[in-house]
Amino acid sequence: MSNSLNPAYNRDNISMSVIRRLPRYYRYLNELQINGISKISSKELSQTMGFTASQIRQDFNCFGGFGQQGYGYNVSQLRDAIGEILDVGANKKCIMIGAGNLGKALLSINFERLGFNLLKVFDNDPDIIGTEIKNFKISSCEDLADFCTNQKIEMAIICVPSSAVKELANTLYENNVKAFWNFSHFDISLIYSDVKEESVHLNDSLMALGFMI
Amino acid sequence: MSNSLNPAYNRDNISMSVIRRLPRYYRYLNELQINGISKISSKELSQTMGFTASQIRQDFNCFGGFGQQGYGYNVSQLRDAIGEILDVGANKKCIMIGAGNLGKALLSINFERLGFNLLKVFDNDPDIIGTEIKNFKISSCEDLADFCTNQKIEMAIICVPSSAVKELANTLYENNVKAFWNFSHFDISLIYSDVKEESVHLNDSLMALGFMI
DNA sequence: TAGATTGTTAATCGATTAACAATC
DNA sequence: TAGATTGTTAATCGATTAACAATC
Repeated sequence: MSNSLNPAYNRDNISMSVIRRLPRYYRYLNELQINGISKISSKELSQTMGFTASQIRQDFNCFGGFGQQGYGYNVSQLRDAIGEILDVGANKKCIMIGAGNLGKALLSINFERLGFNLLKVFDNDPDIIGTEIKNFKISSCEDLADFCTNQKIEMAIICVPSSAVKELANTLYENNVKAFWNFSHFDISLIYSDVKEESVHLNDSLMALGFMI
Repeated sequence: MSNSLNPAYNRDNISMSVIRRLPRYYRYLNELQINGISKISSKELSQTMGFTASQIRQDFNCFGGFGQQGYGYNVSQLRDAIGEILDVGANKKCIMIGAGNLGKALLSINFERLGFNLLKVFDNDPDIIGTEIKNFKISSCEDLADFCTNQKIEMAIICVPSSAVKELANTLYENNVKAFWNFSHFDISLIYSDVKEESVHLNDSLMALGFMI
């Protein structure tokens, strides 16, 4: 059995449910590798992660045969394969708009490791423009359009108030930015149907917890 | 048709899929109310929100008959009903642990409006303890256990590194905190099966976007 | 009454789990 | 060879969509 990506595998027919589990697998496998564990079975993994062994095998089989019957999965091989699927080496060019508290907090993320290359941070507050945060000199939003076009920016991190997002999304879209990590409540994909959008709704998350309690 | 909560409605048999949509309904209905719109049909709502009208009616019917045939839904009545379901008036006592960049950013959230009462913020960095952020004087983690027990804290917001969460969760659990808004990757519910946990995995979210691009 | 839209049941679709033959 | 564990198919479960009778 080869331990390479299944040639029949097609990004388009992988369900969102599976995709959302991939980063989690990647994280756990990384951890295992760091701890020097070279082999793991779906059963062992299920106990650590809280998924069923069956689901784990199903998930891995969307992509190809990484396992070996009677043995299990080779940790580093599997980790690398999932990393490849998630495109963590892609270094996709991105920018951040909004350098308020949330934007600042997100600058602690190790973007490189997750497949992104954060090039610039923008804000429209004159008091913030020009200041430096985590090695980023904050730029004015006036320069946004040109920068996106010239640098061929692929993704934008939106950390501005919802009320400002409609206009902002328009500028970005016209300058060919079609992917968004969106922390506002304004739904960009409802207006531009061909964008990739991942929204983080912190308020919604907290309210869901409120319900559960 | 009464416009009250369905007496047969039971929190326990509402699926997670529905629960996760509730805050979103609440938000949109709030918006409509603010804009002075008093009536809306499932069809109109479906166009604004991007859900199907059928799903919207199914969802609302988990809880009771808020609508009126041939007319639609009364916006403010529906908003209030969903708010009640989400328990936004509960003012549940909570604390935050970790006053780093992320913790600071989260202090901008209007907790009251979402059903929570944030009482105190803790950290274990001597340089931070005693300083003031957004009207919160940061307390030492040494006081954590007593505070939780004395104040009957219901929920904790975890903004510390994953490596510190195991011990922290233990302290909290032993002092009867059984709900967590967890920004770390350490899975508390895997250890204490009776806790309510809502995890926000920012890295996973970003990686999922990486896949989609 | 006619038109509109809900509430609700039935049909479809998709995701998870179970089972087991293949095979290392 | 015997034991273990995958890869994969079939069964189950749950969520979404469609349809329409009830009714305002």
